[in-house]
Amino acid sequence: MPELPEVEVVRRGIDRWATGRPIAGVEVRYPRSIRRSPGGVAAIRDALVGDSFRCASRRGKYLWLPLTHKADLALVVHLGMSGQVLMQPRDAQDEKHLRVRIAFADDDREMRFVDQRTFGGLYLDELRSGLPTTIEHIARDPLDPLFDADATARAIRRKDTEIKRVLLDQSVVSGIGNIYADEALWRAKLHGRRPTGRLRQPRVRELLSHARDVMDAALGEGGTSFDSLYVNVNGESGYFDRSLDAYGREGEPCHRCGAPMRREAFMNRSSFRCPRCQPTPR
DNA sequence: CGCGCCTCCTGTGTGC
DNA sequence: TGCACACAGGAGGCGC
Repeated sequence: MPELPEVEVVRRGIDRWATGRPIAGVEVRYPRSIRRSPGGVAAIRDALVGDSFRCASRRGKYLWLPLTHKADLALVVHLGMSGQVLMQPRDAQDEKHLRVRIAFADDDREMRFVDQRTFGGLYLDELRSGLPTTIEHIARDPLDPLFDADATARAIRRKDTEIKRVLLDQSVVSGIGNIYADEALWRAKLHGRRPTGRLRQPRVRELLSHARDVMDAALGEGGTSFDSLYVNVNGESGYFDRSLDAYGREGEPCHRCGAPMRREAFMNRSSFRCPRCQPTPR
């Protein structure tokens, strides 16, 4: 489940291997994967073929690849639940869930978008002040140099809801998904259902620091290599088993106090917490 | 207006 | 053995 660290690894891979190369062709194997792209595959082809990706940018879980010559256009990439971007030799066998293929004129490895559950996709978008118009509502993420922790903490406290909901609200702070939300809450010793308005500003700042730290640590471990299978949908990536303190640890001892970790339904998904370190709010 | 639930999607695991 | 169903969850959309 790609959250910020996984997406950043993909960004670096694209930046390293796919930018500056003349694009020769686009093949869409599964139209649903470009459903958000105005004009469909024809418009993508018109824009991309003959141009090149200038760089790979990211905000939260969104990637975008601005074009070199059409400077106001970018290809936006969202991995959704199960998306992968792979650089593969042209003659490598198609992946089972290969959705889109982008070939380069220099003929050295093509870029493939592979996505089992098809929540992700690729689409063309216009840039406004360097940002795709469709992600203007996405807030800066905690690893962004311009991330304003004070302002974000204030925005969080203004919300009339529970703390985990806000951590997952990409318009308040981006890049955090279910896994890193649980990890940050565990580090901060906070229950996800704590009402935001009842948390003091320094507590919220602390929580945001933990979110940044845990994502930074995951990024440091880097997942596996970019050119083979990066994150498989079964969660078998490099760092998963090693460094998680909360997510997926139902029944296992809390790494801090030893109490058996609990799993609870929350927002139609699972939340994991320590019943002793993160007690239920009254 | 803002909060929160529903839905989309498919492979895997589990229980009967 | 095979079927049915729960589960994984990012995020847009919509109802209240």
